[in-house]
Amino acid sequence: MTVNKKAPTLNDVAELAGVSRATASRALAGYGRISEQTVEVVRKAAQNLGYRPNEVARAMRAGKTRTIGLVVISDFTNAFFDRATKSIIDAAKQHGYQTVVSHTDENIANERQAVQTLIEKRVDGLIVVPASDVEHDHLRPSRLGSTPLVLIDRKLEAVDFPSVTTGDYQGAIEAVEFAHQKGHRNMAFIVSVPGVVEATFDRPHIPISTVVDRTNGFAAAIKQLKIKSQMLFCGDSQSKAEDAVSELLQRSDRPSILFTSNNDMLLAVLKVAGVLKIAIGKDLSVVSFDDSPWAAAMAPAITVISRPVDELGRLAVEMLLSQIDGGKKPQSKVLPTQLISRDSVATV
Amino acid sequence: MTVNKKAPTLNDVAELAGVSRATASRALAGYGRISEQTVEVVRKAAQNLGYRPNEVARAMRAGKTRTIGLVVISDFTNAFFDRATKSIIDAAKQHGYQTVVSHTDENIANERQAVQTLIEKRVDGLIVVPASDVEHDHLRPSRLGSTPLVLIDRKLEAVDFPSVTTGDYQGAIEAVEFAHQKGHRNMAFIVSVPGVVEATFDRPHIPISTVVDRTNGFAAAIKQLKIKSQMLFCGDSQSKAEDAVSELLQRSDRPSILFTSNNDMLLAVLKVAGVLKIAIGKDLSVVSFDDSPWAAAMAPAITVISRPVDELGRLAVEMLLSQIDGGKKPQSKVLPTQLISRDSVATV
DNA sequence: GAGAAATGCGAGAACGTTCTCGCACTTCTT
DNA sequence: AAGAAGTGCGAGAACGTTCTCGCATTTCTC
Repeated sequence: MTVNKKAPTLNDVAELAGVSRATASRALAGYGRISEQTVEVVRKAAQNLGYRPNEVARAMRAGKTRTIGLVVISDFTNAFFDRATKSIIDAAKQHGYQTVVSHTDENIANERQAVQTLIEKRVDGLIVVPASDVEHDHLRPSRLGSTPLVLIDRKLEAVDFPSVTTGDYQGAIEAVEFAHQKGHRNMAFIVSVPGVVEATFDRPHIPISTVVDRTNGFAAAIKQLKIKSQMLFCGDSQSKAEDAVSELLQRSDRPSILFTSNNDMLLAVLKVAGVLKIAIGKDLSVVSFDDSPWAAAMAPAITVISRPVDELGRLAVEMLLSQIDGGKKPQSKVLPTQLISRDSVATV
Repeated sequence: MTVNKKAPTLNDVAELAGVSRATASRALAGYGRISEQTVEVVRKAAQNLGYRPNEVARAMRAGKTRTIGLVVISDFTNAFFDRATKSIIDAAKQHGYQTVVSHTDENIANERQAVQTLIEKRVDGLIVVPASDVEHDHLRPSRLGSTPLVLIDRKLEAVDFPSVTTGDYQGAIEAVEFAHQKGHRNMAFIVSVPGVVEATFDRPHIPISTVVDRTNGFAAAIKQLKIKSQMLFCGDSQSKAEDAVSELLQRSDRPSILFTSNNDMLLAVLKVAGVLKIAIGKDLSVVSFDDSPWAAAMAPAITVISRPVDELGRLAVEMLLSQIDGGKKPQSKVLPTQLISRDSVATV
C-alpha cells in the first residue's frame, strides 16, 4: 500500500522517460514535432506513474478553465430548474466543460455572492436565473469583466444579455382559450410571487419576467373573451397559499377552473380540494404551468402548459459556448410552450 | 463602454498603488507585517481597478482548489438525489467550497469518466453515488491518488470508503410490520432495479446496496410474520413496469398492499390503479420509499418511508472536509428512516 | 557531395498567486 | 549612545503546464 504523497507531475514523467519536460508535453498532447518512438516511451512512463494532467496548471497557462458556472434556484416540487440544471450540466459535458452549480433560493444576496465567487474561480462563462428584475448591479459588465453570461427562464429588460426563455404569454392565452372552449366562464389564476407574505388579490410588483408574462397573457385572454376572472397572488408560505385557495373555493361564485403558475401552487390546490372533497376534473378543473412525472401519473392526470426545459438548457449552453469561443453575442431565443391536455379539465 | 480586454492582476494593483506585488498581496489578504496606510492605498487601487483575485492561480500555488466533485444520478421523480445534490452544494458553500456536479445516469462508463475528469480538475475531494457494487476499479486508491472520497446512499463492500447511508433494512421491516398491524396479510414489493429489462419475480443481481437492504428487510419481516408476499423486479422501462403491475393487480389473489422501492414505481402503481379504477387507500394500499412534496399533497396522501436526505448530504460534506483538512478517515454513518403514515394505507 | 530543408528535441519564459528571506530603517533598552 | 529588537517592504522562487525559439542532426535536392 503506497501512500501517494504527491501526484506525479509532467516533470516526473519526463525524467522517467529520459526526455525534457517539453518533449513529454508534446508526446502526451500530441502537438508539435515528435517521433513515434518518443511518444511511446513517454506514454509508457506516464502510464507507469499513473500520471494525470493537472487541469489547474493547464487552466492557468491557457487562461481558460473549461468550466462554466450555473447560478440557479433548485425546486424539487417543480423540478423545472432541476431538470434545466441537469440538461445544462450534460450539455456542457458534451462540449468538454464542467459545471459549478450555485443555488440562490431566489435570494439576491446569494446570487450576488455566487456570481462573485464564480468569477474569481475564473469560469469561462455564466448561466444565471436572475432572482430579481430590479436588483442586478452585480450583473453589470464592469462586474463581470469579460465573462460572458446567458440568462435563462427570465429576461432582464435593463441589461443586455442573451437569454433563453419560453413563450409564457402565449402559453397562458392558449390555456385560457382552451378552458373557454371547454365551457368555463369563471376562471382564477393562482400566482406564486416570491416576496409576497400575505396572499392577496391586489397585484404586487412581480420581479420575475416569466410570471409577468403569464399574468399578462391570462389578463389579455380574459379581456378578449370578456369573462369573469380573478388573480390570487401567493407568496412562499405554502400554508397561507392553501388558506387563500380554500377561502376562494368556498365562495358561492367560485371559479370552475383554476390555473396555477407553478407546481407548488398546483399542490396547494390539490391539497385543499382533497380536504374540501372537491373532485378535480369534475367539480373543479385545474391547469398548471410546467409538466412533471407525477402530474402525468396522478388520477386524474393534470392538464399542463409544458415548457421545453431540456432544449432550454441545451440552448443556453450553446449560446454561452458560442460567446466563449467566437465572441459574438448570440440572439436571444424564445421557446414555445405546449398545452398538454389530460384529465383535469372538465367540460361544463 | 470599456472593453475589458484583460482582468486586472495583482501586479496591476501593486503598480497603481506604487508598491511591490508582495506588499499588495499582504495588504489584500491581510497576513504578514504591513502598515495600515499601505493597506488602505492598496485596497483603493484594487477597488479602482475592479480587481478580483484569480482563484486558479491561487489554487495552483496552494495545491488546493476549494472545490469538491459530486458524482450522482439525477432523478426528477424521486427528487431524492436532487435534494441530496442541493444539500451538498449548500453545505459545501457554507464551508467555502464550490461543487462541480456530474451525472452518471446509473451508467458505469459515465461514472468512470466523471471521476477521472474531476481528479484532473484537482478537486479536493469527491462525493459519489456509486452506480454498481461490482464495477468500481476506477475507485481504487491508486486511481484516486490522495483524493478523499465519501460514498452516499450506497455502500461498497469491496472498497473501504467512509459512507453515509440510511437504515433501509430496518425501514422496510417497520413498514411491513405497520401494514401487518393494519391487517394486511398479502403484500407485494415493487422493486426498481437498474439493468433489468423484463419485469420478473425472479430475484436478479441487485447492484445497489440500498435496494438490497430494502428487499432483505422486506423478506425478513415477511418471514417473521409468516404471511403471503411477492417481489416484483422492474427495470428502467416505465411502461413494462406498468404492465407487470397491471397484471399483478388483476389476479384473483391480488395483494392488499403494495410497497414501492422508489417514487417511479409508486407513480407506475398510481397510474395503473387509475386505469383499473382501483381506489388507493381503499381497495389498494400503498407505501413508498422516499417522501416528496407531491406524495404528501395528493389525495389520498401517500404513506412513505422517509429518509433524511438533507442530513445525509450535509454529513457527507462534513466527512469529506474532515478528511481534506485533518486526513483521518471518518466513521461511516447510517441514518434512520422514518415511517410517515398518511392516507394510502387502509385498515382491513 | 554540398547547400537546403526537414526533423527532433531542450532551454526557458509565461500564466498570477503566495510566501520565505533578507535588507533597510525605526524604535526600544540600558 | 550603541547594540538589540521590531517594523515595513521588495526580490525572487515556486506551483505545473504550454509553447516559442533555436540548435543540432538527419534527410532531401540537383
